[in-house]
Amino acid sequence: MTKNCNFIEKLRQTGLRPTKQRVKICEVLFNREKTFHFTINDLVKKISEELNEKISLATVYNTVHAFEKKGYLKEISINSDKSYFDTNISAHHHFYDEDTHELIDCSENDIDSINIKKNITGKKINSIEVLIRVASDNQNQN
Amino acid sequence: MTKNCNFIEKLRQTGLRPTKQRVKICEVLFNREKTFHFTINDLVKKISEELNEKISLATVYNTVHAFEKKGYLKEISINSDKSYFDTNISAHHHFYDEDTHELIDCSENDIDSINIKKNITGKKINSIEVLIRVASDNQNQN
DNA sequence: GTGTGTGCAAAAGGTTTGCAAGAAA
DNA sequence: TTTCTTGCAAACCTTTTGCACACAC
Repeated sequence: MTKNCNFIEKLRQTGLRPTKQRVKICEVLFNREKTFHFTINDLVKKISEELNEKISLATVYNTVHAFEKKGYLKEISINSDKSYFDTNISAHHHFYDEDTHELIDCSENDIDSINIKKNITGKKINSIEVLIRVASDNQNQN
Repeated sequence: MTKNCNFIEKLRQTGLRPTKQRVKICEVLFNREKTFHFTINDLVKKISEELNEKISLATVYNTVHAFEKKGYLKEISINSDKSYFDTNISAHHHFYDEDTHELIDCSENDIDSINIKKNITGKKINSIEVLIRVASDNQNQN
């Protein structure tokens, strides 16, 4: 478990003032064993459940965006009405469970390397994101 | 050029009443050489530009969703505040130009086949979507 | 003290919904 | 006539913004 003073250090190193709210959001996001995939709303709920506190919505948005800009978080490309974020910032992909709307990490090693034969003149590739949609195997849906 | 009577037939065959609005939306969407990537807003604009008419927003939403359900359109997974749709319903991928916010088709043949070594128990893969983010390559203008 | 961050409420987009009027079958 | 579709406005949700107050340095 990472201690809060580490979060304070981390924030300071990247030029973010270690305010009470930012440290608390760090706790919720990064004091976990597993990758955390979340929407802003999920995060607000976690904050209230795990810390029994309330941080204003605007601050949560601000903080998540600041963390994303500093590279603590990555946004995930799913077509959804809301934005999803990921505490796993390494290059990796996702399974999206269409039944439960859950995301599951898929490491780059689980996919044969992707070779793109087409290129767009004057443009360089920034990232390649793979989304694997899965659903229950024993059910007929139309 | 597909004739409108073909659209009427197509709609009827899939159980959608060929109303004036639906046929007009078919014209705008499917009377094109190239794949059309659009947001609802783009479509409303096209309707007013190309047909010089106005179809109510609610109807455009209804129609696009009905067409998607019937398989005339596919929704594209991009993390964005709006939904993107595609008239190309074949299995294919996309380049997303981060400078212009434009989508470019990437045929399955342009990518070596994707082999996923991990699987989720009890789930089958419905689709694999690849999004290649590109941006300007030039580093002049400093 | 200065500059940054927070919280609230209001505003801003995109999308959905309820319902009366209209069109298709 | 019955059923489905349209159009409008209001509602809804997520996200952003403006501004006064509070906090970090």
